[in-house]
Amino acid sequence: MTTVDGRRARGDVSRASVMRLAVDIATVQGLEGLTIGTLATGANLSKSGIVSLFGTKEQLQLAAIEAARQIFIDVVIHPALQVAGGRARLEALLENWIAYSETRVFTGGCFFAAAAAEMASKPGVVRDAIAQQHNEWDEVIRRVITRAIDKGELPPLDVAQLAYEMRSLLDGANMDSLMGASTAPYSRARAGLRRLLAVEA
Amino acid sequence: MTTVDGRRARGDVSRASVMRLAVDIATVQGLEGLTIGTLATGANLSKSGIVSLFGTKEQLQLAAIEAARQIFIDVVIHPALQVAGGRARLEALLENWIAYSETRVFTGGCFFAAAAAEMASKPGVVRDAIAQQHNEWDEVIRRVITRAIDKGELPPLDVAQLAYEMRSLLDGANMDSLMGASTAPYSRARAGLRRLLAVEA
DNA sequence: CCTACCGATCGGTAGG
DNA sequence: CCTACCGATCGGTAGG
Repeated sequence: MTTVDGRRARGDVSRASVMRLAVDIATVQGLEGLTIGTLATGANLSKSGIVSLFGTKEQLQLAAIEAARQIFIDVVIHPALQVAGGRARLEALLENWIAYSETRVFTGGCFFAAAAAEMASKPGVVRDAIAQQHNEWDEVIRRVITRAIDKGELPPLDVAQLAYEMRSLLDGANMDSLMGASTAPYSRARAGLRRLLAVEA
Repeated sequence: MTTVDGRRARGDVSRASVMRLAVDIATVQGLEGLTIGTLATGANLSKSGIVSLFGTKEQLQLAAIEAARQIFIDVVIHPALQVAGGRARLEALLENWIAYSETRVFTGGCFFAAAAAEMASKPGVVRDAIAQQHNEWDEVIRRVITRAIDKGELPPLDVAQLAYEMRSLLDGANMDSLMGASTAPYSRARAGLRRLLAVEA
């Protein structure tokens, strides 16, 4: 709060509520389809109102990525960190991700899967931000796997390989579900992950 | 050839060469980013020239999907069908897919992975066409797996489950490669697929 | 936060 | 296949 008349405070409130809408638009229409005009209409603001809140479209896209990241951390990662480190935490993390996709926390499924596919071949700071989230998510899984190995609850396997296979099964179920409008993919994801974890320590 | 003066013939030639450009633009910029104007500029045609060749943007997008499908069939599926049905054909199909992604047959990696993620939540005929390709690819894999089981070269496992896991590993490697600009993901895909196939008949 | 406005690009159409 | 043109929308800016 840097001003006394509340202008900054009102701006922050606006930002937060408009941002949630922006993230949902981006998951459905893409980060490029998140236009200043459609966001303004959806938020009952003028275009210049959106610009004054977020700056350029690129800054709006970066803000949407950061907002999606916070929601992902709250919904998937933080609850898993309440579980004791080891195999149990890994199972919680994977199950939280499945629920995050299946319950459509974002209307269009996983925000990051959609954004990564969209921006993969479009160089720039937005692509770099998405690539960083992609990498951070891989790091989180690898760290949780490593902890399970260290505790002797998983055998000393190839951590990067297992993390890749787990992320692939999760993303595959997300996409199959979006394409087929069925929940069967999530059962398959659980079965596939169970088999990956069915190794004696 | 329905005319004698060659107008239809020239149209077909133009269509084919412009179409290859359209598919590449779509893989990088997305099917929405495939605009009549950018395609016209890239093909050294006027916008109305593109319209006269393909009709509406939606028809252009559908034509691009069909062109990508033909290339995918030529590069991935047909060569595998030259291999004797069974485990060997399955291995060829998977390896062809990895090469298709790794050698960047399309500039932005797998056309269908990009298009599926982009159109997943945008109802319409374009999304339906992509969903159909998604489903057809799954059917191809399932059929090849089934053949291997029938020949006794794979145990009688859950075909849909295995097809899902294989597609997930392939798509996961495609995305990891696009995000990280490394070839390591393809080695991981091969390792994961090898393990899926390491079951006694 | 607003209205009013800017040049560029969008998906086309008219007419040839 | 072309030029010329259409209304709509794009990402903003000016000024308040």
